[in-house]
Amino acid sequence: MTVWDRPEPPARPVPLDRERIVAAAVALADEGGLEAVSLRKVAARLNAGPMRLYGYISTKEELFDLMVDEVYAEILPEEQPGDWREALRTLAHRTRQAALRHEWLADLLGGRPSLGPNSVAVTEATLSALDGIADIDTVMRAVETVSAYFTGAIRREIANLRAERATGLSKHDWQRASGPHVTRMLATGRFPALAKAVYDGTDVDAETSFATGLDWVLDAVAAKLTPPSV
Amino acid sequence: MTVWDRPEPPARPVPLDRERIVAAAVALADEGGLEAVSLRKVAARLNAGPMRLYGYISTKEELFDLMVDEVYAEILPEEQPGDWREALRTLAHRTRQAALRHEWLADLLGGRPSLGPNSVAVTEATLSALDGIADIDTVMRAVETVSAYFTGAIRREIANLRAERATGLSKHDWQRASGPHVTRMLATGRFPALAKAVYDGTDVDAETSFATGLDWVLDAVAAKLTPPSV
DNA sequence: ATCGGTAAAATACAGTGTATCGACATGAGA
DNA sequence: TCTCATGTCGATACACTGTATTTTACCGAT
Repeated sequence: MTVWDRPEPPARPVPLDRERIVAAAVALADEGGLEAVSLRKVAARLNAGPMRLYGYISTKEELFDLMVDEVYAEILPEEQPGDWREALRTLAHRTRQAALRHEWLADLLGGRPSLGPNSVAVTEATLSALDGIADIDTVMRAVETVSAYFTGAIRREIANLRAERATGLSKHDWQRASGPHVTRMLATGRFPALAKAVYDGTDVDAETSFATGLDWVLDAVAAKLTPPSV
Repeated sequence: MTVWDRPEPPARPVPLDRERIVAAAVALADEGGLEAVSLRKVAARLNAGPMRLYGYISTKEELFDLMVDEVYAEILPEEQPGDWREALRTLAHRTRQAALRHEWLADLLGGRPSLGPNSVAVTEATLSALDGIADIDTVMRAVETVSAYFTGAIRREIANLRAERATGLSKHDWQRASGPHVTRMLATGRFPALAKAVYDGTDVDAETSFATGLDWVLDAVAAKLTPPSV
C-alpha cells in the first residue's frame, strides 16, 4: 500500500499544560473581562474540547487562582528594594499597575487567599524586606494593613474607571453633570456635605490619590515601627 | 348560577415591589451565597415567573446594586457620633459587622460605585461628621483612605473565613498543619521570612487585627488633619 | 359585547460548568 | 505481528443560567 493510499495519521492533539491554559484565559480576560472567560472559550483557543481542561484544573475557580498567580509574577519586583517603605510602596504600585493592565484582577483581588508560587514569592519578598525592623507581629500587621489599603483602593479605582467608561464621560463630567441621579439627589439639598464635596472638591487623578493615601498609611506604619520617644 | 357553580376568580398575582424582590434575593444570598441568587429562584420565592422581575430591574447586576444598598441601611449608624474619629471607626465596624451577617457583601464591596439612597446617606453622614475639621480635599482623602482600608480588610477576612470553613479547621491549624501545600513550601526553606511569620507569629483574632489596622490608619488621618507643629 | 391595551406567563435561545460515556490511539506482552 | 489493556480525548448530556420574544388572559372603555 503506497503512501498515497494511506491516510495521514490523525492529528495528534496539541499537548497542553497549565501555562498555555492560563495564558489563554488571561488573554480572554484581558480582552473581554472575567465574564468572557468560559472553559469552552479557553479550550477553543487551544483547539481542544472543554473537558480536556479538567485534566489540569478541577474547577473554574482554580483557573482563576492560576490566573491571579500568573499576574503576581508581574508584581514581584525584580530587585530588592532599599528600605521597608520602598518595598511596601513598590508592592502597592506594582499591584496597581498590574490591575490597570488586567482589570479583571480587581474582581479577584482579596477574593480568596493566594497560595500560588508567585504570590507566595511576593509575600516572602515583602516580609523579608521588613524583617528586623520590628517584632514579627508588628511586621505582619504592617503588611496586612498596607495590603488592605491598596486592595480596597485598587478595587474602587477600577470600579470608578468602569463606571466612567460606561457613560463615556470623564470623571469630572460624570460627577458634575451626567449622572442625573446624583445631580437630582444633590439638588434636593438633603446632602449638604456630599454636595460640598462634589462641587468644591478638587479633582485629583487616581494615581495621585492612590499615592497620597498610601503615603498616609505608610506614615502610620512608620509611627508604629519607631514609636515616638515618650 | 350559584356560588357553587361559579369558579373562583383566577388568583391575581401577588403585587410585587423592589423591596420584596430585594428581600428575597438577600435571603437567598444569606443562605447560599451570591451564586445561589438566580433570577429564577428569586422569582420563585415570590410566586412569580422569572420575567416578572424585569419590570423592576433590568439586569441582574442592578439587583445586586439594590441588595448592597439594602445592607447599607444596616450600616447607617442611628445616632450622630461624637467626633470624626468615632464616626470613621463606627462606619468601619458597622460595615464589617454587616459583612459578617451577609458574607456575600464582601464579594460586592467596592465592586461598583454605590449610588443608592442608603449608601449615599452613609456617605453624607460620614462627610458631615468630618465637616470642618480640614479642607474638603483632605476630608475626602481621609474618607477614601479609611474606606479603602476597611474594604480590603473585610474582603480578606471573609476570604480567610471561607477558606478555613472549607477545610473545616481553625485558622491556626490550617496555617500550621493542614494546608500540606503551605507546609511543604515552608519546609523547602526557600521562604524564611514567611516561615518565621507563620511559626513565630502570634495568632490574633480577626476583629482585633481589623481594629488595630484601623487605628493605625486613623492615626495617620489624625496626623494629616492636625499637622505636627513644625 | 367587543375591542384594545397592558401585564404576566410561557416559551425560546444561546450559553454556562461539569458528569458520564464511548471511541480510539498507544504501549506492553505474546 | 497481533492482541489486549490503558488511559486520554472528544462527544454527548444535564441541569441551569440570564434574558428576548411570543402568547395568553385579563381589565377597562367604548
